Amino acid sequence: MEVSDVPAVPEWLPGHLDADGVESLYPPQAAAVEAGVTEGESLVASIPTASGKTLIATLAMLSAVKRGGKALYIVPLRALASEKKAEFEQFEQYGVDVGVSTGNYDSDGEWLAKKDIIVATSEKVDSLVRNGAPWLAQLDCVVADEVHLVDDPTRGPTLEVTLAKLRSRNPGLQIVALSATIGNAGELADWLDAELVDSSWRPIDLRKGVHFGQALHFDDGTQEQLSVQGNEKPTAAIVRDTLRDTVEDGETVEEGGSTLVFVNSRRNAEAAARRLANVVSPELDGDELAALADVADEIRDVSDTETSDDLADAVEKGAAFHHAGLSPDHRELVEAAFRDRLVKCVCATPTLAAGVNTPSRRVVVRDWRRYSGDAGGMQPLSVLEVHQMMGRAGRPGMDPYGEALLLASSHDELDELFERYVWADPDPVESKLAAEPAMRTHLLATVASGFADSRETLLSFLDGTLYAAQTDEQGRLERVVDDMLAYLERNDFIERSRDGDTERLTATNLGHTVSRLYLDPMSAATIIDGIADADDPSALGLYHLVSRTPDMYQLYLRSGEREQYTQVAYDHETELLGTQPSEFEESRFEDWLAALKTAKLLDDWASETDEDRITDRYGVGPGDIRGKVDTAEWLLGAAESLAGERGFGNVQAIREAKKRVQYGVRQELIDLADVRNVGRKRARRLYEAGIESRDQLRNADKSVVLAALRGRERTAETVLEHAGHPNPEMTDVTPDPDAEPVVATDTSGSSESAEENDQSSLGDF
DNA sequence: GATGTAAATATTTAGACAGCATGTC
DNA sequence: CTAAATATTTACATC
Repeated sequence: MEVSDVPAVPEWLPGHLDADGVESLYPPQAAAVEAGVTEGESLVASIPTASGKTLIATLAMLSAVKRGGKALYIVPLRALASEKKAEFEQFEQYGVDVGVSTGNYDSDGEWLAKKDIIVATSEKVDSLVRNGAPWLAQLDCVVADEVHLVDDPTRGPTLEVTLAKLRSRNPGLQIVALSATIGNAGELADWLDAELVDSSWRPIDLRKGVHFGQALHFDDGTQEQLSVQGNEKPTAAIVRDTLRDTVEDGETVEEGGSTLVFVNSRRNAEAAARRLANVVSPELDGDELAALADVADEIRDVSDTETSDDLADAVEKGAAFHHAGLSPDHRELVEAAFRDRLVKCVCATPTLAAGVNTPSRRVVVRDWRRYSGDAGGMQPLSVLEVHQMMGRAGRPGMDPYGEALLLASSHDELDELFERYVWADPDPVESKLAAEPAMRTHLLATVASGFADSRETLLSFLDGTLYAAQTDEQGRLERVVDDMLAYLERNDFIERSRDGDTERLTATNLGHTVSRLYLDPMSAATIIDGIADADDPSALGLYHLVSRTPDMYQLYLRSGEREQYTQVAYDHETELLGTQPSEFEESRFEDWLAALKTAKLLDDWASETDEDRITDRYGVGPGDIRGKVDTAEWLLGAAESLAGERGFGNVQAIREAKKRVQYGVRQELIDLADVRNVGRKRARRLYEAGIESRDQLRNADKSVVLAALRGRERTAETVLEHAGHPNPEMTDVTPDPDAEPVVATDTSGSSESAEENDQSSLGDF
């Protein structure tokens, strides 16, 4: 089908796509159009990665916009939200407005109401529904990207409930659900009353195979010999093989390409990158090495940690690792260098399989089992997960085909891998809505936002979910609902009242607050219990409290740390809030200690401890600090609201603890750090120079400020301007030598990087 | 006694959404 | 109820 034959899309679209080199539709796209996506028909598209899902969504959304409507694009990751926004902004020249809404990057409220296309995470949409964003009523088309995630035990129910709510509020709504290839796409289509496009068609061929011995065995029955040097590992041999040009009759028929290696732990990723760097580097030319050295320098500038150094060392040699312990800057640098074909080999944990688009000539799924605490050992990855990783092979328009390989160490394993992953039918997707944590959260939200006002209406609302469509065990749902309603009532989140014959459910004020704050009710109960009797809680106590909440993911206690933190608990006994579980309650006590470890990390951060000391002390990456700090900030904000709601007298203490994590400063710097452009480092220097508050900064001697900020005029000017100084101008001001910072931190480095390190990398968001 | 290497033993283990109020060089 | 790769320590040989 030609683009010009697609009905109901804007007139300018065929021309625009033509200029992009798109003339005709891929078969699944054509099928979607025939099913009526551009005419408001709902659709479930279960098709492989990179087979043109985005265009299907685009056609649907633009046709809705053309009819004067509004479209919402739901993504699972914040990183994807910005990627999609950038992609849709190409249509702004035709008057299509695009907006984004996620937790940290928000263009909220009124402003979104004017946009034609809005990109948001599923949690954000859920939150908007709860808080009754008026523009939701104007939606005509909702795209749900990566719908197979309804299978996810923690985040799946949110997507499921959100879709159900949007549909029940707006019956004519068009839903376009995009999914990886799954086993039960038909079931999803039935649930959403949608047409179905279920196809395994791909624009570029994907050859799946298994490596065994010295050969690659492919799914088309062919084999390829691999030249192995010495006793090198299979992954090394594959990476080198991928890198070399394929030469036939003295002519290069195919240029060398890059490899993406998936492993099962961060440490493995780093170790593999270190080893493979030595395989890649001999194959690089001078230009490439120079460009890589530049990237390595940028990486070192991001933060002064071991992770940063190790990553830069690998990148210098053309390899890299990628996992969630990296700071967002690190991740982006690695992704960009890999896309630019500068870095030839990236060793990654699953972050890269689900995240932004980073295709590669070859993909190696090195580890197909992963440790799982509750399963008590190594568990095989799901078919879907492995397929998602494999799907990263082959760059559209650049490679003739992609190759994805698993590694076998025995003949039996070779057979098993073919059986389990290469030939395997995709797994079906199953709703996890009946899990208790999901239920207590969504039941409260459903009652609080007025979707249901009784047990009956609640159950009938739940009837519109995928869970109801899938289960034949009717009693289970009712049982969980009753349990969770009892829990919510016990904790004063909902109330039951009699209205004639029927029992009515209403959310209490507290319940409304909890739902609005987007807290797990159990987190709210924990927090309230902890702060209720704490007149003057310490920062550490509050950090521990929010770290114990189910909304904070746990750090892991390493060997010897059990004793260490038991001692810490003893030392700070009086500060810790709530009741301490008995030491004999094995797992509860361990969780409590793990939360204490998290609390200490936050406390260190809020005591101006250096980033590299924290990463070292707690065995975490820079990205983990960011994550913890972020979550703590949110939960303390929630705690502040809850304390206000309950009329507790400790609101101020909570706010201060929040500001301290937020800025990473001690008590005395909060006021200074509140000034824009002043982070933990600058605030400390100003303080040392005798400027101890915002007021003092406003009226400060300019030469003192300039010296404290290490003679950087531009910085000093902006800082003074934001502090409200009457005349921030720095011309002819000379730094006061008495006010210069005494710390001998590297003045040797380039001024650029010194300046970047000056403001902590966690400062801006 | 310093150094190097192999073998035994110990340790560790993926990912990531959200409130609110305002605006980064 | 299930593992495996890497890190660390120890044992031992060599200079």
